[in-house]
Amino acid sequence: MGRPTDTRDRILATARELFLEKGVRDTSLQHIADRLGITKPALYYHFSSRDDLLRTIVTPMFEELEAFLAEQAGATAEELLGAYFDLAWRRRDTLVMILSDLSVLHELDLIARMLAFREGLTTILMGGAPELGARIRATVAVGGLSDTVVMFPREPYEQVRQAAVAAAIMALRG
Amino acid sequence: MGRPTDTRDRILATARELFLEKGVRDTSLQHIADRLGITKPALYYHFSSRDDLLRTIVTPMFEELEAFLAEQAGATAEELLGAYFDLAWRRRDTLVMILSDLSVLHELDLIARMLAFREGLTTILMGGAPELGARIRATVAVGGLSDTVVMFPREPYEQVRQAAVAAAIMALRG
DNA sequence: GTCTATAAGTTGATAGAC
DNA sequence: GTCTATCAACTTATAGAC
Repeated sequence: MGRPTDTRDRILATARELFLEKGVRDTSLQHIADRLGITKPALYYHFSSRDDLLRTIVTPMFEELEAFLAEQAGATAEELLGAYFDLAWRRRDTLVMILSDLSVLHELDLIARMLAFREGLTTILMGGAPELGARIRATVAVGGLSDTVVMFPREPYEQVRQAAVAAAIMALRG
Repeated sequence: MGRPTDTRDRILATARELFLEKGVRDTSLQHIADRLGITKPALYYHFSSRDDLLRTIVTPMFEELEAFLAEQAGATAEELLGAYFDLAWRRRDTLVMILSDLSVLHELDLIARMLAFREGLTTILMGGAPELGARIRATVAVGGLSDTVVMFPREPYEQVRQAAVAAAIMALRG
């Protein structure tokens, strides 16, 4: 891993910036180096590969999602959806990065982890192993919630949260 | 444009296949040619560029979406969401292709067209120019509906449709 | 219509000097 | 820690023979 250098942090910040602006796949190490005013090999001193850099940026959200699942075992649907909205809102930059190009997940072998989270959330939301109808309603609720975070990132947090969580809860009831 | 050749159709079928299997960005003309047992230059006889090929596959869905919007001007929310689900379900291969890699839209300059459709649908759904809360509820409904089509493409149409549309309608009411 | 051969560019990554 | 120089692999695309 290695201690956080100054340069290392600047690389991470610039990478996040470009991944968000132009998309992960359309951002090469060359672009990142150019914007930083350094050269490509300098990047390799701080990160062992492009994968390593990307993983460093993306994985914290997954760790947070999994910790979140572990905590909320006994919560109501309303508390659960509210807490999920808050996490998604806080990590919305990463969420946009991923939802704008889901093949990033495949590139980093993170698909199973994402599906496991979704399934875990659904299971807690509906209780036990739900039948198809319940899983579909949960998909509308969770998928819809995520979409609002991506579509209204500049609108006031309170307003988005109130309307989005209310809609998700209604969808869940079907 | 040109009349549909036999080879041209086989190229389109194989391209659709690979775009869906491996993703649009991870499918090169080489891959398509290899699976078809022809060479890359042969592709260029039938399509003027990779863009042309991709566009030929993707744009029919947009034309259908826009025709759909024009027809449903006076429909109820329930009819509208049901008809949208049917269209998305019928075109789910294209929808998966696009939602798996939204940068495809950017590549083909189709983002504005997609947003215009979403806005048009929202406007009809809510009537007039809706305030933020209503737009958020419509986003949960339409985004959630789209997600179910992507997540449950092999489940029975009737069951998915019934549960998904019901959930979307509830979300819309908020 | 389809081929061989090739151009011209980009990418991630490494060797080795300073 | 950062540089110059370079590599091998891949991409879209074209010229020209058959």
